[in-house]
Amino acid sequence: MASHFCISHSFLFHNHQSFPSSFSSSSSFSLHSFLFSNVTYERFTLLSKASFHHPNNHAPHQEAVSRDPDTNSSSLSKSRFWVNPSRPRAKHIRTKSSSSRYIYLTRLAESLNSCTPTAQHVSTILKGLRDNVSESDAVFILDKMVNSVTAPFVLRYFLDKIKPSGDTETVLFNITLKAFRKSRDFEGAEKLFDEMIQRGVKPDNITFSTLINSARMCSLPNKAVEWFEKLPSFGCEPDAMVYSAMVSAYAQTNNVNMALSLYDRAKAERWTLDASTFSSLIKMHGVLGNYDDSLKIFQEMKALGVKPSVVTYNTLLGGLFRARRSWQAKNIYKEMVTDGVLPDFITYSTLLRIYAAAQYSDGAFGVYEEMKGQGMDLSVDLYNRLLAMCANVGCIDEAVEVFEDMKSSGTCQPNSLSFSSLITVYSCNGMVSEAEGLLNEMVQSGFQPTIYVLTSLVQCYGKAKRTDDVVKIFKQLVDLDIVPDVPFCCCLLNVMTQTPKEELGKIIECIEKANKQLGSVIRYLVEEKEDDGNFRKEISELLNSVDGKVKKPLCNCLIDLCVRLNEPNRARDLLDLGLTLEIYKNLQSRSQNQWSLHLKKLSVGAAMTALNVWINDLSKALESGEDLPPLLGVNTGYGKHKYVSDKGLASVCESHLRELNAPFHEAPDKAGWFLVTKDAAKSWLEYRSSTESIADLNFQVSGGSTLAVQYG
DNA sequence: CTAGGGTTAG
Repeated sequence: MASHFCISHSFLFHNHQSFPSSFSSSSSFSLHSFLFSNVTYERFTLLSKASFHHPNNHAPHQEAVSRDPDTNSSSLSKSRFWVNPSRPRAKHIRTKSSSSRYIYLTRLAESLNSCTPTAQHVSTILKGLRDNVSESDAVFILDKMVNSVTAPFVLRYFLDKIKPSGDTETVLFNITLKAFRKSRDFEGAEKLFDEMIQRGVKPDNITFSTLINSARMCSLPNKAVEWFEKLPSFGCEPDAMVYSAMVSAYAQTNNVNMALSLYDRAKAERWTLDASTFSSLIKMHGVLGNYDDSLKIFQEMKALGVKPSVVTYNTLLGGLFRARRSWQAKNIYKEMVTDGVLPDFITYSTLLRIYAAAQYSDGAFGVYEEMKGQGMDLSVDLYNRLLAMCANVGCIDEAVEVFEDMKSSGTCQPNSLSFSSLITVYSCNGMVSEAEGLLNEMVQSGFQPTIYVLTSLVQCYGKAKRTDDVVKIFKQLVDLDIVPDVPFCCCLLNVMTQTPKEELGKIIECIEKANKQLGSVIRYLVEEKEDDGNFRKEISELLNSVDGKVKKPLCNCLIDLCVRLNEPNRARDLLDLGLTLEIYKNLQSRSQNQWSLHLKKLSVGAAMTALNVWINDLSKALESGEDLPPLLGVNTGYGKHKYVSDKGLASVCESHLRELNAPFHEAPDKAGWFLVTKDAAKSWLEYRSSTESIADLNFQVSGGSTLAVQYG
């Protein structure tokens, strides 16, 4: 079959799409310059103009191609020399007549793609070819078809005109199937297959791989499997190409066993799988949450000498995002750059999502600048992720800059979430007038305040000790028919820790309206009622009634309030209750070498309460003759959650330890850890119990655990 | 090279 084709035009039979990407992007060879240099290009331009300016512009295509400009020239198949266009000699061999024939056939295909899909219209256009129709002309035109409605008419015309051999019939049907793939018409492709069988034309592996890939591209991977299973019944034995398509199809359906068994077979038979097949496998493991398996495939791929593509790297990064393994992203990106693979929009946006989610602000802003530098437009979602990160880590100036960039981007405008995030930034920093100003702008832009915005404003006014404005916001919430949620209530509780005693009543009234159960608990606390045993029960019921995600923030707020009301024993009871209900887990741990206290994700009040409990437990251990391990440590985390308190948990903990004269020191190599050796701890604990000094919970509870609730 | 290859983030 191949010998029939004019090899000098083998490249012409392909559009750009069907070229391997490495080829079309490489500077050593350009199809475009090959086709459209000098004479060819001028001719093409003239033809385009002629058709464009034709007075009967209702059917310019038909007019432009109605006559074969090269009737006497040989058909494409007749010139029989092999030309490698990447070699300089190629350009001498191109002839004027073959170029114009190419252009003529191209324009014929174009008009076929846009004509009325009837046998009559199709044959009218194809009559321009006269009787001068070769198999290769048919192949060329069919290959250019993108319209799956017209393509079968074109096919039937050629079958009728050429009366080809059985093998050639298969070829022509296969090429026509590609038009269905291009227009994502899988049902049509199946119908064409039926027609093929009815005419007694034998399908081959190319038929099946085209069908399988069509099914995949139409998001019908199950259809791909179905056709793969049908293949033997048509007397075909699948080859490397079919297996390759099927590895991807099985991967797409998350059928790990089948995908991997075909993959193993490919390796055993030494079939070359390309980067995209590997990418499918990498993605399969990634979406199933098995990033390590993704990485294994990636390593195998490199070991087999297959060069990872941008898609491969993007897929890996996607897996990292899903698995929340932000710390590995930088290395993958580095490897990509070292490998000479150019990052694209998806690379950057995935990196940005990873970094923003991990609150790695330097990384996120770095990617942001890189994208801007490359002239890439960020989506609303990406801007919002940046803004949300700013709110979490406390970047004020950067947040304002991102917001302004967004407004002047010309491609997207801030939405409700964008406003909400920046209002949060202002509120957390007590920037009342800025927050109010932005709220106005938000409303003027047509967005209603959301519960998130109102929560932030409560926070903002609470910080500014403007109790009446807090109440005003609560009224607004009620007027907007928004149901107060637990984070909102937590925010009110948090405001209470900053409100002068004489004004507490105003906030409590809001809480009672927002959540009756919580209101009664708060009354209990504030009015310093004696615990008649119902208190613990009531709080248990409250904590059990709320959603799992907000149990800890609520418990944190309640403990903070106890501390603020100078009720350390109640704070302890609540911490104990939190442990019983498994709201707090593994606060203390003991290994042979080290005993530790883990304070991450606790509010300041809860953390200091837990610290005091731990110190007491250490004293008890000593008193009962237990031996201490070589090292004792407190882990506060190096939290970037700036708003958990003004100073951050680490520094509050540090100053509290200093007040207790506890000889802990910040670990130089482990951020967020305060350590003490056995001997130092021992002498301090012994001295402490001898003086019976009971540490005051004399520390400040301020800032907002609310934000940890909203975004934590 | 021959009529067969796409894939990637929320």
